[in-house]
Amino acid sequence: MRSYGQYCALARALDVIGDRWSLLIVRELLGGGRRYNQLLEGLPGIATNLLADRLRQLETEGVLERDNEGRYALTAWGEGLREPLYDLARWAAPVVMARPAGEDSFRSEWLEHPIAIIYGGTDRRRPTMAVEVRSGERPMTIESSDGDIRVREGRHPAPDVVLSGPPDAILGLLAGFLDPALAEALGVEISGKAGRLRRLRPVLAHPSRSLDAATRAAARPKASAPR
Amino acid sequence: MRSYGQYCALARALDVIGDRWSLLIVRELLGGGRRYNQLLEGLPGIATNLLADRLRQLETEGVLERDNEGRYALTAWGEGLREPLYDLARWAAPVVMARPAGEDSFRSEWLEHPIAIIYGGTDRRRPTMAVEVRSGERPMTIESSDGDIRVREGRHPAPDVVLSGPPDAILGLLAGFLDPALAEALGVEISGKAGRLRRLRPVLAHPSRSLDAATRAAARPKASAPR
DNA sequence: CTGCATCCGGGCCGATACTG
DNA sequence: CAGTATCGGCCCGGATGCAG
Repeated sequence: MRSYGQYCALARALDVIGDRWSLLIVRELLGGGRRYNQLLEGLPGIATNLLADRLRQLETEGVLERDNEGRYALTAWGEGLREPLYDLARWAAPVVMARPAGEDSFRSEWLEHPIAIIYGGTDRRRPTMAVEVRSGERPMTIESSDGDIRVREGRHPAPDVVLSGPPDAILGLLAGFLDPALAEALGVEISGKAGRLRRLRPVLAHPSRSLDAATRAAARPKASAPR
Repeated sequence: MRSYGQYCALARALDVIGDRWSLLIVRELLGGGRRYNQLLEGLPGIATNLLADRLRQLETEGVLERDNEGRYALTAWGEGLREPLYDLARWAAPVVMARPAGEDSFRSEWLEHPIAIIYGGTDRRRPTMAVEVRSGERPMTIESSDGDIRVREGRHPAPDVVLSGPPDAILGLLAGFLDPALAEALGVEISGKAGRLRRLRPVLAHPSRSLDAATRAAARPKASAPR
């Protein structure tokens, strides 16, 4: 990308990570080092030459590097983008995530980030429990223990709750914006006791938006629900 | 811009503010409502049609609106971008602001943001004082009172210190990365007691970078100093 | 003077094909 | 598996025109 040519930290930051796709590449790498084809998989819509271009540029700028196995990984500086990106997501989410997912693509690995935002921090009042989520290609497991909540790939042998269906309704349910009945109306299949989800104490970013989110989501035609 | 088509808060945030120039328009509006031509002035290099396009898009997305006098101003949601943008700038600054300003453009109003970052928060130990800065078109005044530091346009009747010269060296001095002698070697004219600047207690983002910043800045040819 | 619209050359983007 | 090559089209940047 052409430089803005401004002596301003924001403009120069955008000279580094302002290109189309650059920040989404960083998002993919927040989960650890990835191979080229893994990145292609996690970035639906990107052209192969663009991915190669961006990787080269981000490497020369010092945001990422290739590890000894040829995989792409964030440098310490690149890892520092996590909080700015989460802040951007937190800013946008109340407005843009309330819109239905529609035809937008979804990768199950992306669950990690909204879950980290919804259940940020340690809260000892959280019970130990496991929730299995099936949305996207692979099953994912959300585990709560010692007040912390983590996400990992794969199934769980004895989950307390299993959720499957469209990602927007599942996230609405987990975030506490949708109650179980409404989530089911939007295509989520729930097995186990959905009521226990509340005890994970989601951090409600903007409670005033919850009604808005619910009504907008409800306006979505039910036909497009499961995927 | 074409949508990424991903159900991900970051991707959808970038659908809203990921276009070239969009975030810099937001930066300009963080200082309050601005007229079209003021924006053109604060965004050196932007084409008029692009400014018009971006303003329209950001307005329909709900990031900004036109006030009753026809000026462009951030909505409450748009104002929420301040912290994410400051975080991005804080992330980039230790690396990219250490590079000399060179031919990059600089507007004196931009001082507001780095000063807010350098002197973030209230610190009662700060003395009441005023620093006049002359870099860019207009003189700016930095005032410290009651532990807070603010920037405003215009001169000061009796400043404790006056700094004029290239913006990179002035900011390096204010941030505490350069001592007065080195700043003068880089083209800064100092009148008043530069030693008092330390008492404003800049928040050093990355002390480990300070040497790096000094040495890199020193590598700049002295010819390009004043502007 | 403000606030754009139009036109045009060049570069970036997106999709597909292809190669070591 | 990990990219490179190619090409149409759209976006960007700069200049200019013009209506209120």
